[in-house]
Amino acid sequence: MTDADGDGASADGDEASADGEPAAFHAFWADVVADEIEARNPDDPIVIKGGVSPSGVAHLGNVNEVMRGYFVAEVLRERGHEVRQVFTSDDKDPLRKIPRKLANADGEIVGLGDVDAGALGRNLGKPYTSIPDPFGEATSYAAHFAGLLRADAERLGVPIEMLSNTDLYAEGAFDDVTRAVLADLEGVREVLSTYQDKVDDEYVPFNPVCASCGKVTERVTAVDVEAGTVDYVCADMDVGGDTIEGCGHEGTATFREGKLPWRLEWPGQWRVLGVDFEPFGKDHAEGSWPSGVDVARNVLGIEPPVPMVYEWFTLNGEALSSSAGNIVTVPELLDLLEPEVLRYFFALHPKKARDLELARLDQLVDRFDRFERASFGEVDDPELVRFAERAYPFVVGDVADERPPDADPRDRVRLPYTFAAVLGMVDDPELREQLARDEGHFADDTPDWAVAEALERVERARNWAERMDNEYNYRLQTELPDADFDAAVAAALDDLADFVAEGHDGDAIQSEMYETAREHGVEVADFFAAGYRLFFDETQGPRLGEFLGELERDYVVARLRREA
RNA sequence: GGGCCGGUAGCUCAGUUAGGGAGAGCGUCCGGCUUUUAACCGGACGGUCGGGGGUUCGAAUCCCUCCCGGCCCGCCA
Repeated sequence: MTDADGDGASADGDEASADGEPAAFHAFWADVVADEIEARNPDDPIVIKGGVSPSGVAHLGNVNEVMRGYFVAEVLRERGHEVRQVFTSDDKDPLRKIPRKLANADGEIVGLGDVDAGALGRNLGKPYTSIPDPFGEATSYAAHFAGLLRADAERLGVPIEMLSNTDLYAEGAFDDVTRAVLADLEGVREVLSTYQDKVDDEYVPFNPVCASCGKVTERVTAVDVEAGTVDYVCADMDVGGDTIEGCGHEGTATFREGKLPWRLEWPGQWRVLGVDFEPFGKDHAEGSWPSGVDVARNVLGIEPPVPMVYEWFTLNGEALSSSAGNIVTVPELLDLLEPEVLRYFFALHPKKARDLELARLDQLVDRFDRFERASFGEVDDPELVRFAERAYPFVVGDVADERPPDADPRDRVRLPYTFAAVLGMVDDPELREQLARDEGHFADDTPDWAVAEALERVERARNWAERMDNEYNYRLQTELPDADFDAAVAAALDDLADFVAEGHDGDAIQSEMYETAREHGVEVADFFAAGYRLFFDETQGPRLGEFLGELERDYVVARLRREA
C-alpha cells in the first residue's frame, strides 16, 4: 500500500459520493467500519490488530480489543475478504512496577502473597519475556499473561493470532523500521517534539537491552546506521518517581537487541504487519494516535490503519481497577452468562459509555433475548429488527455448531433470566425441567437440544443469585428451619399437610392454601410467609403451591407438619 | 487552560451515518389469571432528549455556547 494510491483513492471516493451516490446506511457499526476499510482497497489478507500489555490481569476491558476487532473481521469475511485478526503482545516492554494483583492460569485474581514477589522485584526493568512466570508454569511472565488473554478469546469463540513483540524484534521484523527511524533522527525529533516535551536534540528513540544485566535502557550514546548498532550506557531509569537502578555497563547493541519506544513502535507494528484496522481505547485517542499518524506518514511513509476509538465501560458504576478490586474476568462472567450474551454486549455501539452492572445482569440478558427474538422478526420494533437481523449472526457465531445438524434456530428457548434463577432454587435437573414445562416454556415438540440449552441458563442464573446474594438466592431447606407459628397457623399447616398427603397437583395445592388460610382465620399473607419460612427459611419465594406440587410428597407433608 | 468522547423515562438502553411520529424492555401503579405472594396476560403512569441560543417550514439529530462525567494534553503503555 503506497501513500499516493491511498490518498488518490480516498479523494476520488469522496467526490463520487458527493456527486449523489449516498453513503450506504448501516444498522451495525461494524459495517460502517468495514466500508471505510474497503474504501482503501486493501490487499488480502486484511489485517486487524489489537494490542495487549502482558502486565498483570486480563480483565473485561481487554475484551474490547478482541470483540470490536472480531465483529469487523467477521463482516469483512462475509464480504469475501480473507482476514487475519492479530494481537501484539507488547512483551518487550520492561516491568516498571510490581502489580498488586495478578491472575493465575485460570483467570482467578490473586494477591502478591501467593507468588514469589521478591523474584518480581529483582526483575524490575527487564522485558516481560525475560522474567519468569510468577506461577512457575509458562515460559515467562509475558507468556503467562498473553496466554490469559488468548484463553479468554477462545472462551468467547474468537480465533486470534498472538504475536510476541520480543519475537518480532528477534526475527528482525523491526530492522527496517528501526533503521528508518535512526537514519532520520532529525525528522523523528521534529515530529515527536510536537507531542512530547521531553524530545530534544539529544533524544534517541531506541531502548537497547543491557547485555550485562538484561534491563531495558534509555541512554543511547551513539548510533551507527550503517553497522546497524547503537552504543548505550545502562543508567538509572526513572519510573513514575521511583528509580530502577542501571548496572553501569557500557555496550553496543544491534537493532534486534532493544526496542523502539511506544510512540514509534506502534506505527512500526502497522508497517511491519500491514495493519488495516485497529480499535483502541479512548486513552489513546488524544495521545499516541495523533503522533502515530504523524510518524506513520512522515517517518515510515505509510498510511495509518483505519482507527476506531471505543469508550471505556464501567463496572457497577465505577471505573475498572484491579488494585481497587473493581474487576471482573471473562471466566467469572461466563459463569453467569452465555458467551453469546457477553458477545452481544460488545456488539452494541462502541462509542457509548456503558455500565456493566452485575446486580442487573438480568436486564442485559433480557435485552439479549429480545435482540434474539428481533433477529427472527418476532419483535415489533423496526430499528431493533434491522440491527438484530444484521448483527445477530455475528453475535451467536458458532454457538449453533453444537446443535444437531437439522436444528432450527427458531426452536431455541430462552428462559427468562430471573425465572431461571427461581428454578435454581432447586437442584434436581428433572424438577427444573418440569417446573419450566409447567410454566409453558417448553412445548411437547420442543427439541431436546433446545431444552438442554435453555436449562444451562439455570445454572448460570443460580450462580448469579448466589454471587449477588439477591432476592433469588434461596435454597430449598433440607433441614427444618427454626420457626415458631401461632396456633391458627400451625393448625392450618397441619390441614394443608393432610391435603397434600391425599395427593393433589400444584394448582390444587395452591388453591387449597387460600381455602385453608380462610378456614383458620389466618391472613393469606401470613400463611404464605409460614410456607416460605418452612421451605426456604425466607419470607417470600416462588408461587408456592405449584412449587410444592413438584416436590417429593412425603418430604412436603413432613415439613408442613414441622416434623422434618 | 486546550482537545476528544459521552449525557434520551426511576433503571438499562434504541434512535444521532440520512433532520419530519420521543420509543423499547425492566421497575412502579392498576387490573386479569376460581387465589394480593416474584414466573403468565392486559392497561396506565412516567421525558424541558443535560441547559441556553441559532439554522430550518420542521432539530434528540446540524451549528454556537455553557454545565456535568470520563479520558488525553508528564513518563509509560
